[in-house]
Amino acid sequence: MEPRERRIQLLEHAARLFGDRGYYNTSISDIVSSADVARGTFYLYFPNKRKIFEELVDSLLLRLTSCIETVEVDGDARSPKDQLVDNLVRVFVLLCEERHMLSILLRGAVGLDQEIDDKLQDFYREILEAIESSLVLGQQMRLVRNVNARMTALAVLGAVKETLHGLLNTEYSLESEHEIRQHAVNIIDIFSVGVLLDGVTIP
Amino acid sequence: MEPRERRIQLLEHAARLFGDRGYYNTSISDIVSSADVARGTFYLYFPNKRKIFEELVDSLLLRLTSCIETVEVDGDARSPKDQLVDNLVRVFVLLCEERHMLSILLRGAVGLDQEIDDKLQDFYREILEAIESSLVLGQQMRLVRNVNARMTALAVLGAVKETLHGLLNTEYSLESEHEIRQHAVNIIDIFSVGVLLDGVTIP
Amino acid sequence: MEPRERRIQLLEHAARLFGDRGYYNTSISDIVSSADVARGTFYLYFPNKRKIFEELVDSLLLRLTSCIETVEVDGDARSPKDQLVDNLVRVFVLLCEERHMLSILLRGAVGLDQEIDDKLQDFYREILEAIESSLVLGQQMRLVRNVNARMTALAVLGAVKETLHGLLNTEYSLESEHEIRQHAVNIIDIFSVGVLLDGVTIP
Amino acid sequence: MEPRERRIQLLEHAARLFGDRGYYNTSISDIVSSADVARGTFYLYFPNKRKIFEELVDSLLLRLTSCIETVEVDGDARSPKDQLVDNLVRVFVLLCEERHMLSILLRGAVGLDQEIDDKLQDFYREILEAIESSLVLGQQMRLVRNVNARMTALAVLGAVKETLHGLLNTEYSLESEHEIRQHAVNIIDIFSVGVLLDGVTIP
DNA sequence: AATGAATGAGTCTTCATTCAT
DNA sequence: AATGAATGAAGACTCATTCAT
Repeated sequence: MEPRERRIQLLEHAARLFGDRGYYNTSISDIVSSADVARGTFYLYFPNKRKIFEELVDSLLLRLTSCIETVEVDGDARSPKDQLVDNLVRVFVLLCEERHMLSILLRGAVGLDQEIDDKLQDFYREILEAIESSLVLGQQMRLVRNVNARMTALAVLGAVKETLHGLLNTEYSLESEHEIRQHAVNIIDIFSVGVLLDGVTIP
Repeated sequence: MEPRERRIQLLEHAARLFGDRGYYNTSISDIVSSADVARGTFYLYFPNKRKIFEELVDSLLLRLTSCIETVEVDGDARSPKDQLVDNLVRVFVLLCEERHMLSILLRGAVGLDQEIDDKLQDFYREILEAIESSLVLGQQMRLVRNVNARMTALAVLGAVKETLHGLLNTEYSLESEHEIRQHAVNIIDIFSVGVLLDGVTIP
Repeated sequence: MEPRERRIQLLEHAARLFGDRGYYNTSISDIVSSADVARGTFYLYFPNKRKIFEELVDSLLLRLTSCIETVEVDGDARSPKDQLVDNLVRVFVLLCEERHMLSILLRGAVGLDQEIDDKLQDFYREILEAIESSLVLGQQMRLVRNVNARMTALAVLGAVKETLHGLLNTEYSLESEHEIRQHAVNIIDIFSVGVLLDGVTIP
Repeated sequence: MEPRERRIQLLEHAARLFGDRGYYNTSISDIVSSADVARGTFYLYFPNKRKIFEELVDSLLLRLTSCIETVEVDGDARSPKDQLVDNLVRVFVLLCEERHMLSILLRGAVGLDQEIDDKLQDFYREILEAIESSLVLGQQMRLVRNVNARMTALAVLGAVKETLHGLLNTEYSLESEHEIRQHAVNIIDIFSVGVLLDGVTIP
């Protein structure tokens, strides 16, 4: 088999196993027997277990990052809300295809490897900062209420992560892009409008 | 040492180590040398590594559950919003004292042990169902907008988890109860009102 | 078994195996099955294979060094020649009891471990320097011919090593101390007088 | 490349690596990547790792043997001493060009391979026997003192080996044949005359 | 004549668990 | 109630060798 193919094959089998059983419950033996190659073959392509895991995480973060585009507030582009929805849809679509690595992405890699954990932390920090600065900008433009931007950013990120987890890991099987878009709209909607009917207030 | 004391001592050392390094990077050796007892002593109190971890998780879930009280909508009690805030404050206060187990609580125990992971899943499912049915009730009472209740419940849970993570694991050091209450109010506020100023809409 | 005893037992078995088969043809499996303990037991006493080998070499070099005493030329001590013989006898006696490590001592540990090889090199360098400076001193005292001291020191060391090898590793079984002393006298004699009869010269 | 050339190329790279790092720290990978050929190519020329090493040893022993000529005591040849020196010079010159294999030659191959070790042993035994019988002959001719011939042969061999080691492996860089001859003369001289000035005896 | 992907037996090392004292 | 020496199954990783192309 072509080296390129074999590499990809190993990555795919490893992703599924790491995603299903976690890093420590996946042995090199599991990976190679799943991919139906000899033990030594693994080491032709990856120097060790940690590295194949790292490569999976790196690759996912890279593709995720490239999914997310800065929202343009310029005149004739799509509306900011639509752009947000588009971003979220792209993320959802990508993760639908990469369900295996999802649990690692959502849960971090605490206790697995410091370096990898740091990468995930950095990734989330960047997202948080983007959300936070958008909120601050919105406040300056008198579009956003006077909420604690940092806290709200955390809330938004957490909401997205948990709905992702809920949608992708359980019964739902988001197959049509229409369904996916519907869910993205929902999330954005909750945060942009709030959950209460206009005029209603809890006393 | 009194058996009861020793048991507690071992649990405390284990909690700190599991929280800091994760389950798989904490060995029985680490626990007993941290607690300064002999290897064999550990097995007088716990049948195996899995069980001490399970006990820590069980105990935390138990205390967490007892923190959360059903919101009463009856006449003369505190306002529902205050009751929600009180719940959140109690959860925050408890987790401030149990920071060690926090990462396990927040990230689940995927890849550690199926049974323990199931417990966490059940715990979160119950919380989700409580939030969801509150939302549905609110909708029936015409207090809550026509949002997807399931999705919104996931969003709320995720927001709480992520802010907890952000608040407890990073720079912030929630020491005074006043500060803690402030953060709880913030979260509830975001979800009850939404982040946009009244009347403002993203086109 | 007492830790001290077990440690010694493992060292003895390892010494025999390393001596017989060499470092690379001796596996931890060989050592533990020879000592009839479990695999893990080895690692209670030594952190790895390299370390047990290093300890064996260190210990031998230490005992060898303590065998060798500086020759005193003061008046009423034993004659210098007798002192040299005594040194050699002590070395021979020690190595008779430690035949296993002899091949390692004689051949160096090239290709085994840089640090260990350096120790052996240092050991031999010290011996060489001692011999060389004795020769130079002898020349200053007009006792020793005008030979190249460095070369001669190398020749002496090599002669001792090779005779040791020949005597200890082959048919001969130097059992009585008398025999041992006889051989030591021979070597010293060869170098002190030269191999040729007085007055005879190869043309 | 011509098969003959390729073979030689592989042998040269292997010799350098074996000499520098030792047998066990030299992998087939090292050899083929040093020679810049494919893994499989190695096995077109040598059936296994052991064999290429054996061939290197065999070839060296062969060339060494052919360096050494029986000393003729007949009338009009060069003087016996000069013949000895010539032998030694030829050995030195050869080994200067083959420094890589020197450490293997000097240290034996204990723990590498029984068969190869036996070859080295045989080689040295032959040399020893030649020296020994020369000494015995010398004694019969009343040229050599009444020393233990076996012991003395060992001493001579060891002295030559150690000086070789000292001269070739360290600071000295025997480049001119004149220098080499000088050292050979030194060694022969030490043994033929002894290290002490005429008439001087250690009491 | 050469390639290099694949193999798998073998090695070191870890660690949860047991049990005699 | 406590100890800690011993166990051995299991895992990561290496490398000489094979073979289809």
